[in-house]
Amino acid sequence: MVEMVRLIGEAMTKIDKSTLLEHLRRQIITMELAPGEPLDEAELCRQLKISRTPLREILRHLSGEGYVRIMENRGAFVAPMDHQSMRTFFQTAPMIYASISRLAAEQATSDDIDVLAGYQRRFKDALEQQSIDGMVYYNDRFHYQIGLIADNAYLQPSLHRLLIDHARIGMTFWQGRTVENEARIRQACADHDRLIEALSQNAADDAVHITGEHWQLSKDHIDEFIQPAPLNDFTMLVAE
Amino acid sequence: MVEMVRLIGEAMTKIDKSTLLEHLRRQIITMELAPGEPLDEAELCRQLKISRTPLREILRHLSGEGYVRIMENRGAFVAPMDHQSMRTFFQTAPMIYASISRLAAEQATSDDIDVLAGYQRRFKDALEQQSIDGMVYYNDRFHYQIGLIADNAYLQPSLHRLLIDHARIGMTFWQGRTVENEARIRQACADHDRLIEALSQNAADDAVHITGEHWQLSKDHIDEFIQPAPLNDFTMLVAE
DNA sequence: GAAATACAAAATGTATACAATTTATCCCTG
DNA sequence: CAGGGATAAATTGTATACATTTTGTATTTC
Repeated sequence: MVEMVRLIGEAMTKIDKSTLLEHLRRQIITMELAPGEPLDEAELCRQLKISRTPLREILRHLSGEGYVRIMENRGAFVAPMDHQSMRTFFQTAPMIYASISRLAAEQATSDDIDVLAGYQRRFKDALEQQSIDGMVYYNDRFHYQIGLIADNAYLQPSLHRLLIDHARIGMTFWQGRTVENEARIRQACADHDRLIEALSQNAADDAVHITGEHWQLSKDHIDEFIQPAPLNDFTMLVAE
Repeated sequence: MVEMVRLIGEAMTKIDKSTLLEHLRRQIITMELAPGEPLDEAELCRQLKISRTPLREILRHLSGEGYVRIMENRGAFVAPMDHQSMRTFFQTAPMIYASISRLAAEQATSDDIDVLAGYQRRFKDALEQQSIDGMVYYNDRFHYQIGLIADNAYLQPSLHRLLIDHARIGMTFWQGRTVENEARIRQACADHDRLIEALSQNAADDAVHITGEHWQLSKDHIDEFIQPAPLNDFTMLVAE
């Protein structure tokens, strides 16, 4: 991240358009750019050192991918996160994740696995350095890559939109510094290794199963964080 | 369609951008613009009577929706239909269609049903007039509207991509002039009526079931058309 | 005559000026 | 001083000129 900010912030000649796209995607999923935040064309032009025409095309591209929302005559905003989308997120994610994992397991080649393992390595690096930003980003890339391996053009757009909001909803997953949370993060990391193993052996059922556990780990954390646990004195009244 | 072509082809003042988008979407799903066909910017500018800047934004918008593919420095093309996408289409469509129908049934309000019934009416008009173009278009709008009713931002992009290719793969469904095919089309139309009824009563299981039958009707036709039936003298050897 | 290179034409990408729309400010009215 | 409306500022949308890249063609070379 740091190196990219530097690249973009300082005097550099000709930054590729796909690099700028990736830069903005990363800022959005890590919430460096907050949900709903307006994206001023003039300001972004200065920051990215491009003129308005290509910037507007970039924003429209991101809009097509679900990172950004554009309103006619009112400009672009970071895709918002409302209550409705939270509800449908939990409804949809398990099904799509499971389908993608199954397809990925059926399709995976050793080259695919190499790329995936590369993201997992960078994820572990970020974990080591306690870089929350890096963990969020490479965790996203890891799961995005599984989508690419699945090679299903119809499911990918849904997966991509889920991953955008999963990164943002689950932001606190990586931030918590409690012992309990540390253990959860290590578990998530171990899940990735198990998933790589299952995919490399084309073990579809295993991959789906691991994905289910991985989802549950994430969901438990989010549930806990979003809906605080009921009061203790009340729960204790409930019979075991 | 005719009226829109006229609107766009002749001297008219200020056509709304969303109208142009819809015009191009319709041309693509009805294969008036063939899969893979290059979309020349200069020519489209003349036809739509806008300059290159807004045209390019329209093309990028359509790219985000999956109607168009854009290659850097090589321009825009109508989204191609390759063998790989056909395979994954049959893999994916039943699941997404069923999920969307269930959600739509759970969510549908009477206003939603009114809009849906409006598309079905126009679909029947097109059927009456034997307008293949109209049938393809309003059938697409009908199913698209069910997606809107389902109100799930994560599933919609997948549904939309499926509908683009379903319209194109199934183009022959509406064209065939055999008695057998006439019956199939009437069946599809009747399915729509049953689906409207189920949705209006929030009968989720019914909606899913009808959707399954509707899909099978379409699939049978496509199977028949794409993979010609095996030779008779061979199938007759197979034991019942 | 086939392949390769150089040049010309055409198409796409970008910057900028101008138009239309939205948003903010100020003043007026009650 | 609150509300409304007119004007000014800011922002987004569009057209066009120019830069860059690709593609086609013709000439050269073997």
